[in-house]
Amino acid sequence: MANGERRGPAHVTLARTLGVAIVTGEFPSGTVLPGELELAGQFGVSRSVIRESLRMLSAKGLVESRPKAGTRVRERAQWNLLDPELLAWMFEGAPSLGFVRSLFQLRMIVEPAAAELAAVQRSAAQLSRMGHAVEVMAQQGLRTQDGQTADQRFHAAILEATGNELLVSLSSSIAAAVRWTTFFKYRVPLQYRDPIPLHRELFEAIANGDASAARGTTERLIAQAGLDTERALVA
Amino acid sequence: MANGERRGPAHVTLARTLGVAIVTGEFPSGTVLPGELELAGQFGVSRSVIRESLRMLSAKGLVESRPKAGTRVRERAQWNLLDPELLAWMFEGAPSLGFVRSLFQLRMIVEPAAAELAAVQRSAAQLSRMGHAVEVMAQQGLRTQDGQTADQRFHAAILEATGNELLVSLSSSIAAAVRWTTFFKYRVPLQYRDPIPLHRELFEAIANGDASAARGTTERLIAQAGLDTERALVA
DNA sequence: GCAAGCTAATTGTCTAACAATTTCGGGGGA
DNA sequence: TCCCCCGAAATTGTTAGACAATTAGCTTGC
Repeated sequence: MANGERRGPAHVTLARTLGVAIVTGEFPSGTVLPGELELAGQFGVSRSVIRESLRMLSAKGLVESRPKAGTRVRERAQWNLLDPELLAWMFEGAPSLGFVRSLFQLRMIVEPAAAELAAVQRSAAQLSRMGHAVEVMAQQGLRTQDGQTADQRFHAAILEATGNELLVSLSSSIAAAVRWTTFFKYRVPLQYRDPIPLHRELFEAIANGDASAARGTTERLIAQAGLDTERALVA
Repeated sequence: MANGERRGPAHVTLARTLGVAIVTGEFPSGTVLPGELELAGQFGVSRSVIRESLRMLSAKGLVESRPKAGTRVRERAQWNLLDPELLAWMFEGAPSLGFVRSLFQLRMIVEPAAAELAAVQRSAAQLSRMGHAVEVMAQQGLRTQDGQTADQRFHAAILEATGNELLVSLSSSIAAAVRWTTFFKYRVPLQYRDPIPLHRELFEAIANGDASAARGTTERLIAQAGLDTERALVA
């Protein structure tokens, strides 16, 4: 690319550039993108790079190409919104409040159910990993890098403990998005309730095999995160 | 391609071919695929087509390419299992019983909650679409093409009524997979309980705005479909 | 035994040309 | 006036070959 921005193969960075442009509404649904040759000129790359980028976007449901008709942006309802990369692209622009609410609503549906399953199915090894993650979180706090990765490992362990690979896939997508919401949240200097106690409580519920307590605690956890995030967004 | 199989652009059919080969375990995780040049020779296409196909697979998290190292199949946990195409590819081979169970478990988590939301939020227009779909289903039965598309429209309307675009995306992925399970189901000549009455019941619950009835009916609906599908799979 | 550097293999990128497809416009007919 | 059919041009689809960039794995030296 003429404008050497980020590392990695050109088709990856270009796919991100075009993808972000699409999800942020720069190219609304139904729009026909510039032709491959024109895009190649605009970005200073060859047509091959453009085409490989467009293939990636079409694999995510963002666009569809037809001879003579060009490459058209598909309806938003057809996008694979749960694709982790796509989710990340959504958060490159400022995500709408409605989108963030959808995200937390989805979490509120999936994660309590997952916690319930995990409480029943978890292995000893998974339990020990959860316990370790909670320890690190408690020591480091959630504003540190280590603390946040521990948080992610904690939730990943819970999902893995469900033994449901679709649930794992779904939540790893969600986790990608949640990373961004927490990022936004801690940009805003507000006082939030400390989520560590609830994490401890959730861990103990799972350790005890108490499914309904695991569900309830997870619900409170997400509700709190949702409130905090919303406060940060409107601020 | 030398072996002209299906219509459409070569990179699409090739992506499917390679994708199916990967998800069915022909190339296990960690395996390095043949080089691009070799693949091009094997399939009788140019390197560009191979590359565009591989880009599509990498966009779905199936593979990752690095110079000199080749293109490697990623860990299954990193695949975007909720990608509709990927889901369809999983069902081209015989899906494992565990996978089908994961699918119904996920449905059991998501769809009752969605029905609950729909019962509260649905608009009049959405309600009328649901009603019409149920009518068609009742008249055509679920073994006909029209009846099955009506079934899909019914469930799509419910999801849309939740007003949550992430839920819509998730369930359209699930719907892609469910299409395959019903396809399998009706290949096997067994007697199944008629699902039409439950659909009617669900419609009425949503029409009445009765969230908890909508949840309960959806749960029974999915439980029944799960039992039927499992019976068909082991047969 | 280990580390640094070299080499070769592989993906990444570019160019240029032609093929296949299909939208769009125009012309002819009812 | 409307509709159907047909042609042509524009766009993506595909191919070929070449070179660049990267880096895994070996080789050499310490």
